[in-house]
Amino acid sequence: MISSPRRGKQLADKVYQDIKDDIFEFRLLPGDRFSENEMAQRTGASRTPVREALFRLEREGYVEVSPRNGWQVKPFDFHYFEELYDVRTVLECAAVRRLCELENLADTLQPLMSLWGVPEDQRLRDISGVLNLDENFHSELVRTAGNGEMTRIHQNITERLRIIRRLDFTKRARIDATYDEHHAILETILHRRVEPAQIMLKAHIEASRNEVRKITLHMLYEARRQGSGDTGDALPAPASGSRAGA
Amino acid sequence: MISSPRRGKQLADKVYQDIKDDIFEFRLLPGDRFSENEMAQRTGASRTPVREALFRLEREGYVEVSPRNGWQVKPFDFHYFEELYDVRTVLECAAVRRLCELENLADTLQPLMSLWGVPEDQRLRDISGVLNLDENFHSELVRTAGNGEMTRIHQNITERLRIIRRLDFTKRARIDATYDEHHAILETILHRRVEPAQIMLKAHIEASRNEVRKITLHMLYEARRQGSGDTGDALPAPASGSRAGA
DNA sequence: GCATACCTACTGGTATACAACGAGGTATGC
DNA sequence: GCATACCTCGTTGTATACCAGTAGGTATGC
Repeated sequence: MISSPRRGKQLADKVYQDIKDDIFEFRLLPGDRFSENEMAQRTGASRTPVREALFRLEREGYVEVSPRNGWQVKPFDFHYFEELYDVRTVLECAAVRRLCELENLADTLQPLMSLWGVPEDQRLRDISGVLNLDENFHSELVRTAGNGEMTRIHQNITERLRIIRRLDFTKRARIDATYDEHHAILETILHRRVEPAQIMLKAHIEASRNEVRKITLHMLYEARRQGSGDTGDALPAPASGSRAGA
Repeated sequence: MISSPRRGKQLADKVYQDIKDDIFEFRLLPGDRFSENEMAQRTGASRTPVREALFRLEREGYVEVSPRNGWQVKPFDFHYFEELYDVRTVLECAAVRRLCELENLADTLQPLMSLWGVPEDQRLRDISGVLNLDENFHSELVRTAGNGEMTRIHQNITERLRIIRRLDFTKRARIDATYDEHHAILETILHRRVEPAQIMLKAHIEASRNEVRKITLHMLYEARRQGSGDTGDALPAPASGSRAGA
């Protein structure tokens, strides 16, 4: 939308995006530690914009700082992801309710319907493409409900969950299921059947959550092994029995 | 909990709180413009921690920056507040549902019950005190439900709504109503009657929202008149019919 | 060999200096 | 009188210099 009006903060924004990408692409692994100077060199900027970027990332839950002891990428906290999934479910169910109460429901839902109602042979088979599409489905569901603030919060949660969802979606089994379930949910909303739609949505999210539950640990160790591997305290040691907490 | 471990960012934190207080206490009015240097002088710090504080406030929705043109306190946007109220309702209703499904419900709710179940003659009459208490009721309701992330989001929304709720609560009529309604809601939750409790909670929030709807504009102009009054573009002109958007 | 105390190197926190850009006033041409 | 071009000043954006505190290695005493 807005393109030219805001030119400021070019560097800080770029650094922010760079670091975020590094995290999402597992060039920076959960638990990795780094200093501001290090990151400044890495990005070619000075400490000032780097710090600004890091503070933003900190507030968004991706990194954390120990006052005089450096920064680190936040280690995976599965309990935390579970909570995020719960909040996501709550928000999307609320969106479904609001959608079912809309006047011009059919028109509003038309774009989504045409996307997910395609016949089987026209479905997208690309895995990461479907991941994007799936994210888009849920985001649009909420956005269409019309509450801007709710949309913003949901978007934020989606982003935070993206990093683990990237570890999933290797098996295409869920691709067809995703199409089917999305389509069914939309149909049910179209018939203004609030509770059935909510139940289906919950089950759909639950399925995705379960996939993630199964796969994350294994994939993460994989990603670690392929990474630089110079950090020793990134995660609770892999089954070495030296977990500190319970 | 943690007290000594994190000593850093003392200044930035202080400045953040100072500015936030200024906004909440209407020493800085919605629409007021200021520069970083100005704020640095005002707080006695240098620009660096001031900027950090301002960025935090920006992300939280209290101020906004025009790239090379200074900062301003975000003007009131009542549509935005409406949206926040909606999200708040969604979250609290979800919390009620989760509470009703808790095992040791009676124990969990005990603290809240003893607070709001007091006989009439022991009720707090102090107006701003009740505002705090009311906020606390809703926060605790969500917190008790057990989802940390949901609690954090709700807390953030509560804070953002606080600034307009401060303009309300001048009439004590709602004080008794608040006590009565809170107590009734808790009782209903205790009996695990999900939907009735949610309906009551919605109505309760709606009442508060309606109070705020009636009173804000008048009170805000009042606050403005008492303030410095050196800004001309703080608000949509009072009924001059020059609203830009629809 | 071990514990302890010191010391160094590096960390983030803060202040300041410099650069680039924009808004708004002012002068100028008509 | 009015429009336009320019120029100045103030703004944020960025880089750098300085400060304070901590962790961890090292040397020393036992």
